[in-house]
Amino acid sequence: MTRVSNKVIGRLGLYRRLLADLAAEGMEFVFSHELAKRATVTAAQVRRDIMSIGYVGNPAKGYDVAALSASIAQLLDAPEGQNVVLVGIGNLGRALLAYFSDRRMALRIIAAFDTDESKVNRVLHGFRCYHMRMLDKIAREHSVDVGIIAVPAHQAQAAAERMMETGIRGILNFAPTRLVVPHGVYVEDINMSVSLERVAFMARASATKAELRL
Amino acid sequence: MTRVSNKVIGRLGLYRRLLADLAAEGMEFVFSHELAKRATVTAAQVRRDIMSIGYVGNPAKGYDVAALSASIAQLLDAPEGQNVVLVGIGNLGRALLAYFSDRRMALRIIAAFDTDESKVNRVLHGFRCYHMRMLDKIAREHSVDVGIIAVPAHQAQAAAERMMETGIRGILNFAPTRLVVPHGVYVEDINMSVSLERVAFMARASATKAELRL
DNA sequence: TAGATTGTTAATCGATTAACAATC
DNA sequence: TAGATTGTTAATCGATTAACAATC
Repeated sequence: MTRVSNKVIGRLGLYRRLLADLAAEGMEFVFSHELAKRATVTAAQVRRDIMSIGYVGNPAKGYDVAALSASIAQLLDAPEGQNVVLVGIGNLGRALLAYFSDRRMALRIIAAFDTDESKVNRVLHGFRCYHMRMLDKIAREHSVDVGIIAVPAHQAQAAAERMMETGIRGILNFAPTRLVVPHGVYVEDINMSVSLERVAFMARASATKAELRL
Repeated sequence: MTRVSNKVIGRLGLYRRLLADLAAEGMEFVFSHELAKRATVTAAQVRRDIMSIGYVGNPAKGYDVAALSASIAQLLDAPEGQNVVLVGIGNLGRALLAYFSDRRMALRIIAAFDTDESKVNRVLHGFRCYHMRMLDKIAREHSVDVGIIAVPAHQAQAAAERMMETGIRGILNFAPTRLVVPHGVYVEDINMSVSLERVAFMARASATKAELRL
């Protein structure tokens, strides 16, 4: 396994999407600067990222779109696919189900969970909704190792612990709170309030001609 | 204006939330390591961030919760407040309206917009919904300088351009596409698919004992 | 071949870490 | 005072940038 940081992983995921677009346009080869422009990174960054996964390009043609895409997929995607559960069927949880329903990814959300009886035992955007008490059974049955948390902040830690009990090792956390997890469990936070605040600050800083760091 | 990076701004926003929690618990002073533990950063990082905004602590007591909170607010919040618009009243847009409706922030969403006639001219989660053709008029009336994009990828660039025409300088972009913007406009992307992929990879890497970089 | 791009190596830059003096 | 923490400075680490040789 190549030693690549989570930042590199994110950029590779981005490149793959761009490559898919290029393939759809019928393009067979692409240069690093073309990819860089669409990804808003430097061409050197693109080359370094690609080199880090051991793929090599052709100085005359650039990178083979299909082959590079396959090479990235080999690193990013589990051969057998990976299963995901979502906890929290509120406004955000339902939106996430819709968002992930029409993406063709190697990741499959297999079910959604909530503690609210009125929200469970139905199908939303094609996903079955269960009560939290079913989480352990269903997650183990499907060897789930990724969980999405979309519950209020005060319920997030409990949700994370229920997930980890089932063997989940990766959590995408939308709750505005930091989760306490043991070593070996990876948590990525999406704190939309903090992001919005940051954008607001930078917009203001831009207006007042302060230093911008993009 | 202190020269602080967007990463520092994000962490300061996080500290402020934690400080609000501490204040609610009746705590008057806090040490850097206590704040660090709750924010999942190092104590040195917390001290550096706080120093960067010119606030000073007390070696015996730590940092004054209320005073530090006020100091952060002075940097992050515009004295007159800042107005925000949201474009895209789909599943995600509606969830975002709900998400931001119950936050007490210095940022106010003043309205939501969409090009779909069937989605406009109503009130959702307390926010008025208008057709996109009203964006310019309403955004200018309220001196909006922050926009949230929650439309499909192929409509995102157009939405961004409509926003920038009204004078918006900061965009929080949920569409999985890179926006082309002139210098001086700050864009922050929240690409949930890329985030989920990254979590999935790290979960798998963790399982196979590969290097983790948290 | 000429020219642009690729992969590689060295130099620079920034941020984090460590060590230490100052403070209550 | 003693002890823990703060603010400051120096050292380390990593990542980005720049320069250059290799390739088609």
